[in-house]
Amino acid sequence: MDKKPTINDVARIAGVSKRTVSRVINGASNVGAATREKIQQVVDELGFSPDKQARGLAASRSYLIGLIYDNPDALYLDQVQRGVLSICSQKGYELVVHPCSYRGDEFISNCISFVRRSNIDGVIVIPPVSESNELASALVNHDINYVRLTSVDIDTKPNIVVSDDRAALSDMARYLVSLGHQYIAIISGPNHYYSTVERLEGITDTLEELGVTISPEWIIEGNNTYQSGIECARSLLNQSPRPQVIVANNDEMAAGVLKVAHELGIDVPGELSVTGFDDNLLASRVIPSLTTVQRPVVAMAGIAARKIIALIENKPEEGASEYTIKPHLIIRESTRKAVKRESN
Amino acid sequence: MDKKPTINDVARIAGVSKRTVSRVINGASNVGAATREKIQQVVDELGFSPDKQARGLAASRSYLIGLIYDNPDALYLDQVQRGVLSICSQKGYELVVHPCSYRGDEFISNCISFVRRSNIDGVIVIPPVSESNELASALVNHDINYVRLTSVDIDTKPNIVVSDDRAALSDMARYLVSLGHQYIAIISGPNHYYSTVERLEGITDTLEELGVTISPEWIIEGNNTYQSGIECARSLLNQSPRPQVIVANNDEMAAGVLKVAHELGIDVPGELSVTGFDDNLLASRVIPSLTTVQRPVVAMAGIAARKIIALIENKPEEGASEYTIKPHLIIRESTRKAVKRESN
DNA sequence: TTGTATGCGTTATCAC
DNA sequence: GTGATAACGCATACAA
Repeated sequence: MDKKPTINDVARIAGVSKRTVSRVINGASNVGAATREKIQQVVDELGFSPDKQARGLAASRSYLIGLIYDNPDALYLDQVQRGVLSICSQKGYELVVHPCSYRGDEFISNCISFVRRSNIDGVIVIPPVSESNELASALVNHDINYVRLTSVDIDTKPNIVVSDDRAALSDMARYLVSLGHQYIAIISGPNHYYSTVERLEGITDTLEELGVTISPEWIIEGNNTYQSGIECARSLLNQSPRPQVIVANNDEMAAGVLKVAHELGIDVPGELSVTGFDDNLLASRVIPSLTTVQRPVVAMAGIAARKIIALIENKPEEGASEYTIKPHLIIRESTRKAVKRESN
Repeated sequence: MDKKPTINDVARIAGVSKRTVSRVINGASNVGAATREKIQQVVDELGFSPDKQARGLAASRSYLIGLIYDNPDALYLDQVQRGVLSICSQKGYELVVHPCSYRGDEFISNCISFVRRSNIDGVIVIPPVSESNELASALVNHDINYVRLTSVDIDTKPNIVVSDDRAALSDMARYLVSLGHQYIAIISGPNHYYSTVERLEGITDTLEELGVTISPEWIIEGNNTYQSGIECARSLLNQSPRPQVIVANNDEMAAGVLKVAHELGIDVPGELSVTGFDDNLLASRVIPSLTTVQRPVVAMAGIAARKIIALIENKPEEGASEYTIKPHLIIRESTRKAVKRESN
């Protein structure tokens, strides 16, 4: 067992003071070229890298970034982690995950104490927790850096990365109309989520613009689960006339729609087109594969990571630039040209 | 902004030395009952909790547990994180995630330096990385605590949690035979994984015991992807006579089988039974839903967390007990009683 | 451009 | 049982 080299070892071997070594490893400018090189060489030789804890203790930083979430889609979470980590590892940060239960009052104090306990330098918050303005203001009050991933412009530029769900569903509307559809039903999500409203309005507003009206009883509220998709689809598909398109708020519910259509002997996409949102693992595996919307989650998470680091290191210019990303349509098998309706 | 109270604050207010406070917060026995109570009271009042970094610097512990993985199923990863975190948070540890690319030589030094950099107290390694004995011995050499999740008994008891895949697939074989099946094909996984061999032998050995022979050309090797499932299914289902059952090494490939069967107009489960492994998100959503095997991943991860903490805190008795878990069959729609074959 | 001294919040060594 | 005091490895006023 060779012990980890410390800054003292480097200093001793290089024949300088540790202060100078500290300058070099932190990229300070005021160091002679010769000494710098000498020190760098010793650093490389020893494989020295500064101890994060000691460094943190001295500078009151931990080089730890927290990820706060509550029960998101597993695939989404995975993509977020990848995106964040690709940046973190470059910049010398580690990622600490912190699931919490969004419901309940203590979830906020829980998050705060999580940050406090481990001196987390900043947190990235993902949906649905990211929609909590209470959490956001608690973070502000406690002077904690944060970035939230969301679908609405609910915070200051350096603190959000937004996915323009509205625009994406507007595209979806245009696409469906271009296929000749007009009998469109929607299985929306829980109304208290911003994202739900964005998606819903994205589609309805655009349909209206295009002269397609959608009857109110064809817009129903699901809760984003498979089971809920099944129930909503049942109530929709047992009507007469029934819709020729069902736009679901996510892939899980869309999968539920496929299930019910299959039960009722309704051919998808022959008699019914179905769309989802997320581009889940499901989306491409299900039969027929789902036309859906893909958010570039990995990229968004990467941007969030850059922003949180900019915040931590106090470089506002780096964190303020890009912040909106538009998801894009993935067209697969579950949608098709409208067929002329016999009656009606 | 009220600053975080330190051990000094507690000591001062309680009118004792910090050494004594330290004793109390660490549950040392040699402290007078009166002083202990007094100190505890001040601690509660101030909401004091020891700073992890300082604590770690002094005791060379970080209270950080690392999770090492490479591109696992997202759902699996999510379940592992949940399981580990449920224990970690109780015991005051945080979880740091560390994806790595299993391929390549530097992945080992990468992992080691990850642990070193952040003074990670111990790591939990999940499949497929957990099958790397090279990594394991590197961890041993560097004196790093670890626990691996695996499906074979490849390490000492305190260092593994094993899922008995062999037994699970033995059950699967018995189940299929009980349905009257004998024309069984297998889409196996990459041979160099222990888990693949376990699953394959689990089923073939049991079939043999039961007097069902399986012809060698009906055992083919996929690579666990959807695409690979499709290719293998094609080659299997275009044979004549064709199998009445396809046992896939995981749900992804089983989904590929369903896809091909659908294309070829083969009814599942009427003409063909299909099984998977994992109980993926897919498994219950696909039509027909998949008969598959579910590993109690959350529970296993929880055990792994207990074990790694036992290792860290040097309490061997706690870490050595339970370590094998048997996955269980989930029977859904994709399997059915065998139909008599006309010819043959 | 370089070095000295001090502090960060805790644990651990030793003496009392 | 309790308390000074020295680590732990680094950053940072301040000085030279």
